[in-house]
Amino acid sequence: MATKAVNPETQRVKLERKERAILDAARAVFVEHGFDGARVSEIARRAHIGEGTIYSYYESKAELMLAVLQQFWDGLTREAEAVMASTRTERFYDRLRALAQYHLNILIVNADFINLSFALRRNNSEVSVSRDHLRQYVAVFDRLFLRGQDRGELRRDAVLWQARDIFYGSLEYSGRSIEMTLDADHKMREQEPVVDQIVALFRSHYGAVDGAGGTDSPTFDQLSQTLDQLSDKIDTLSKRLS
Amino acid sequence: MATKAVNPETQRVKLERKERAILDAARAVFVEHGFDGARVSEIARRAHIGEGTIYSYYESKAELMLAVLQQFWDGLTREAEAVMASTRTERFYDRLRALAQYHLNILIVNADFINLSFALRRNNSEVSVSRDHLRQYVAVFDRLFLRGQDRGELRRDAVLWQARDIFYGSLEYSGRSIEMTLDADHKMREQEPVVDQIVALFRSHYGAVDGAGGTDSPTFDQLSQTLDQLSDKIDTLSKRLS
DNA sequence: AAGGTTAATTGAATAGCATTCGGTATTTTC
DNA sequence: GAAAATACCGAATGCTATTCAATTAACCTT
Repeated sequence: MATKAVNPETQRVKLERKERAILDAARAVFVEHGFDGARVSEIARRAHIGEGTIYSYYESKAELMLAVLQQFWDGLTREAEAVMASTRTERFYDRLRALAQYHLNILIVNADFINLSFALRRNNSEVSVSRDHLRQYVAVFDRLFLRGQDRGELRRDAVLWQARDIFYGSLEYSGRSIEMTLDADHKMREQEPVVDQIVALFRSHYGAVDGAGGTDSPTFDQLSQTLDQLSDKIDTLSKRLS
Repeated sequence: MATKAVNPETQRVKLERKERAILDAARAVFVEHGFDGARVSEIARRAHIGEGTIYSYYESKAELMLAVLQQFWDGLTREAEAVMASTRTERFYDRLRALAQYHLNILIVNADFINLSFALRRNNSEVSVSRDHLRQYVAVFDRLFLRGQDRGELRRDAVLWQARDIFYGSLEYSGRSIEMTLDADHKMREQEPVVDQIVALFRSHYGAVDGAGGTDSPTFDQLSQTLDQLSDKIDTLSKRLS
């Protein structure tokens, strides 16, 4: 009687709790030892579960890690959006700074997870899931950027995906550099100049030119720039010919 | 008599040849299957050598791959330097473009190796070697940048390591994007805008401001000089076309 | 150049691991 | 309440990197 209606509920809850236990144990072990270093037996032990049981929840060790990573990236996306929402001003550069600060900090604090994400890419062909989640995460930047263009704070002719590559690429590389170079104590200090730098870069490279219209004779700087660009074009031309 | 003097020579040569055979086989197998997918037995087979013999040349599979990677990065550094040396003009931006073009192409064509380099980082603690070789490689950029500052083409207050992070970071991220998004046929085409972008970025963000202060004297001379060079280039081009 | 010494080579044996599988316990269904 | 279905287990499997005892080649001395 009650069994029919109630047990399925408790059972589902039980399964979910068990799945969470596996996921939690897996996260801990993967972070601690990396993908190859992690023993499935240890995950099972920490989750208070038989070794074989894991395989009734996940196809393989790789898929288990994929699940762990999904959780991680989803969390990041949610947090990044929260950071955007809670930024005081609506100015593009303020929000960009907040996002850069957040992202760089994540890169350093959760370097393990970032590395793990890339580690899976080599070993396994089922990249798609991980790729989608990364896409979701960078979409936060995309929205910010498009909004900046709408508000007239960014040049209209700026290309979104190029800006995205520069933003995340620079931060990622910087994060690695910081991590490699400095000891744990100094990590926090060195983040600031990097963030300043990237914001300044966006200002100078993508910032809308306020003095719109054919104002001050653009002659010298602009002429020389035009010349350089011309020269570049000719170079590529001649290279193509040879 | 001859044995004493000649045999040691032939022996050393023999060992070197064998080591190279192992290295070549290893490179092929690692690129083909990745680190974890590569079978030591297959490497041994392809090198026409017993399985155990590998371990008298290299401590472990990981160290063998490290050796392969060293070779790879050394080659890259040499090539990058050659590219710098063979660039027609001495202008900073021309060389930067050449280096960016070269690096981005490498990132895409040899994505396997790039990935392998990072793969080792997780599995093994002996990161140091790989790190040093990467450092050597990016030093090519460092020299170029400092020279650009000396020549007055870059702002004096530009920070080297920040510029380096932006350069390599953006390119790396772009490389990954290109690789993920496009099929093999289109890879070459999409490189151009990325390179253009990064050069333009350096120009606008790090470029020395000529017109600043009372020194507008370089502008006129330099401009006319650039014009002359341009005219020369166009001449050679048109000659080649006819 | 013969014999003794050292170094190089080998592939079968070892040990460690992810994954599978036959059987057992638990839940669901009727 | 029993039969059917489902979840669970951990020992057995199969696949690897690595080691090692035995074998072969190189080298040196006289």
